[in-house]
Amino acid sequence: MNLTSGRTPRQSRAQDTRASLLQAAIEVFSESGLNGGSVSRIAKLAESHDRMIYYYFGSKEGLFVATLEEIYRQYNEAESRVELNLEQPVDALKTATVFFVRYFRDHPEFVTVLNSENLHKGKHIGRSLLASQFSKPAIGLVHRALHAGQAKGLFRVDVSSRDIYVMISAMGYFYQSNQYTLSAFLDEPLRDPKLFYQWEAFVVKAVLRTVLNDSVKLGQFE
Amino acid sequence: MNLTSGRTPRQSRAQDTRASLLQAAIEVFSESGLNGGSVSRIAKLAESHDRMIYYYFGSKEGLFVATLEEIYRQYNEAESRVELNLEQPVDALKTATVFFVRYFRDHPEFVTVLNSENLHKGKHIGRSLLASQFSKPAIGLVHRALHAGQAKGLFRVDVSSRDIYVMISAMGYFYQSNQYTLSAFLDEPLRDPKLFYQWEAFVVKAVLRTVLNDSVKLGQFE
Amino acid sequence: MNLTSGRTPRQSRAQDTRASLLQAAIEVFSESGLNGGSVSRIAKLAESHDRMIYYYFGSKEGLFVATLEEIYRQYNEAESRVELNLEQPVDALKTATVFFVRYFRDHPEFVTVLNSENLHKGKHIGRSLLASQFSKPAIGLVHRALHAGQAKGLFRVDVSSRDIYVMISAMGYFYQSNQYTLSAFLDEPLRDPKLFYQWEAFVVKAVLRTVLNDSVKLGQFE
Amino acid sequence: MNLTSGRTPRQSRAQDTRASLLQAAIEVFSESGLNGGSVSRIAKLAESHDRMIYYYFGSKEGLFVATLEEIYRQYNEAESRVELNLEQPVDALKTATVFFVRYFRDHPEFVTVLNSENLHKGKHIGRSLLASQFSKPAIGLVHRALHAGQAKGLFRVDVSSRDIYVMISAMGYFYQSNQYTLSAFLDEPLRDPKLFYQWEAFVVKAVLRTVLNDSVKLGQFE
DNA sequence: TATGAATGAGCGTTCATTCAT
DNA sequence: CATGAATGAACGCTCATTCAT
Repeated sequence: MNLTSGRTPRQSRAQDTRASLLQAAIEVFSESGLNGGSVSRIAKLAESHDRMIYYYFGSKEGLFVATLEEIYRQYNEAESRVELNLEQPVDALKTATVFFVRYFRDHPEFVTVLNSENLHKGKHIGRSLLASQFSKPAIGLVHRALHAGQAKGLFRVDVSSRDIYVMISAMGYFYQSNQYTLSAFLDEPLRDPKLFYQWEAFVVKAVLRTVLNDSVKLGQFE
Repeated sequence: MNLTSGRTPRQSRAQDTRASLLQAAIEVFSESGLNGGSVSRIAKLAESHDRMIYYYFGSKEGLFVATLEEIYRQYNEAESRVELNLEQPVDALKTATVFFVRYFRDHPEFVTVLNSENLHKGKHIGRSLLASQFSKPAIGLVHRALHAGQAKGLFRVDVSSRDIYVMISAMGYFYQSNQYTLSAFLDEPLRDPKLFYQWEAFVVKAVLRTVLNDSVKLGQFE
Repeated sequence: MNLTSGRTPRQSRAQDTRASLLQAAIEVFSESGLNGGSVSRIAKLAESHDRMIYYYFGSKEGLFVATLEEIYRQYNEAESRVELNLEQPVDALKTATVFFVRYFRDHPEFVTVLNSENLHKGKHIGRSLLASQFSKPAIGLVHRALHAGQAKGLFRVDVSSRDIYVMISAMGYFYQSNQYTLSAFLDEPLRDPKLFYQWEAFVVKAVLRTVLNDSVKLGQFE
Repeated sequence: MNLTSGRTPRQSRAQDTRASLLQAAIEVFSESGLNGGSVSRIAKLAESHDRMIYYYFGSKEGLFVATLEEIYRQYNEAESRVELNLEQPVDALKTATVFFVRYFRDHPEFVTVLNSENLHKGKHIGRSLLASQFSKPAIGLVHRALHAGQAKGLFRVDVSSRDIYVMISAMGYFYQSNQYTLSAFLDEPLRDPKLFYQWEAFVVKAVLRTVLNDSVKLGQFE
């Protein structure tokens, strides 16, 4: 058996080209946005040619749509690997919160690419056939934790998982997205791990205080 | 009598040109970002010429720095007009929160220009001599409300005005900044006023629950 | 029984591909010229692939040569179906004239493809082995009519069928070829059927006046 | 007085650039058509830069419109220099006919550029504000000759100057425009001066026979 | 016989910027 | 104080064509 044979079948080489163009696109669009990221820089980074972008994706915009889909796919995939202990709803919600806050920190490309898409008023995500499938898993994570806590009488029933999801996202996303202006504004290096974990702890606390019933003391979980 | 100084003396005409270029820059950079907004589009919108941008601002980047300074100046100016009734700390914090959430909704240019600056890793704001002065007023608003509540024993003393400021900003900013992807993601039109005011109410509630002492019931303020 | 030979045996399917590529080439070259008509547009229109053009015709130029040959072939074939009543030379010449004038109107692809070839200084037609055979039939039509009239003493003997052929072609071809600039120039819609038939009548008259002996009155044939 | 001083005032240098770009455009579009003629070839030929085409003409199409206008302007200017002896209508019509036939021979750029415009269905001439002024002078030349002959009873009154103008144009234009395919078709080198003057003589004869009254013998004018 | 993948040159156009007065 | 002219690099994209099975 020869697994390392030089054979590079047609299909898999094509897959390679497509995949490496997509990977390069994520990097370049992440660094420079849709406008600032040039197709030739992407092609060069992928060790391919401009032409192949048009071959596989039709246009720069087509590549951007594929990029959006890919980062959402990775986001959902990461979320699907998070395990919640629903017997301990407070822990579960902590886990979910920490996952999101860290995901945005660890995936700046997710943040910058979405910012680019929003600058363009979301016109590409509307074109994606996959767009509608994106949201369910991520919100589901928050929903399961929240629902478990509500079932146990720990969490308020008048808060929606949608609001809590947006709250967590906002606090995690904004900290990453605006880190440079915010660091200048606050005169603190937000990227500093110590500051980050302080912030993370604050987010967890804020989320829990928002959902816990008045009768439950947060202190007991800390 | 001075016949050569008419209705528009030389100096103020220059001021006009400079001011209208700056105004146009805000609009264009807001719509298209630093990369996507072209010098000539700005000049055309200001009914001036490309060359004048170099005359007044030295370069495109110089113009962007001026743009950043201007939107921060407007932000601080708006904040300075907010009046807080510090006798009622909960109301004061509500007022501050509502101000910020609505400011981001009503000033998309503030949001998109800051996003652009963050995409460029904050390299322009560092160049501005004014940068350090920007933060104090805005945080001050939150600080005064929070301090008043703490002095009255209503608010926790273990929360910092910095964290609360970032929390409020995050929830207001993210809702505006990511409205297009979020609307697609949640399958809801976030720009819809009804949804906006629901969100605003939720933000107020989350902030108050985060700062109020356990012994204080939020209910009494609603 | 031969199970592998179905309704479309290999060879004829190949013929189909070749023929539909050629047909598509006529359409595309006709619309956009040699330079403007792209290989991939032709392939797409033929529901085939770029690669097949190289397979069957060697190059884009090879395909253009085949296109030229095909439109000349169709031209000659149409001419060969025209029947002249040589007993009535004036009628015969009318019939021939009308045939040519209408052929150019009804076959704009003939006109535009020849224009393209002339733009390229006739370099493709020289390559075709068939080129020399093209002319005889078409001129023959005029020749037979003219000769019949000369034999009967109706037509001048000092006019050549070559000149008359070119005269008829010029007047029919130019009207079609330059219809857009001419319509703008004359401020009349030349494509209008009424104007076309007036022009056709004028061409017939001009041709007859050019060939008829002075002693013969044209009036008697009208 | 120093007429040759090295002074190159702003305006006239600009005029030079614009004019040489236009001149180069005529050459290149004439050789290769609108599609085949590249802006960079034009810029190089004019010893200028691509960018200046956009500076002065806005786009390649804008340059093509200017090119059309320029060749029509030259055509009309040439026509305006033709002097007709209206006392001798037959001579006058001969002179006009010869002018047109030779103009097309001597200005192949007029022919190829118009062909290009017709390939594009006349969409540029429609955009030209000057288009409507183009036709009058050229037709006027034929009209004056024809009218003089009609007034003298030499020419038929049932022929229109429009038809005669188109007839002359067709015969002169087609001979030039289709010279390459026609030379191959007829197996004669149409560019040969001898053949050209034979053709010119035939055109004159055909035109005169078309317009002369039956009672007038052409022979007396030859 | 037929096809997916790849290629490099060139296209029309726009960019931020500088020159010369 | 203001302007028209010029510049060269880069942009997104399409071209005809060839490679490798």
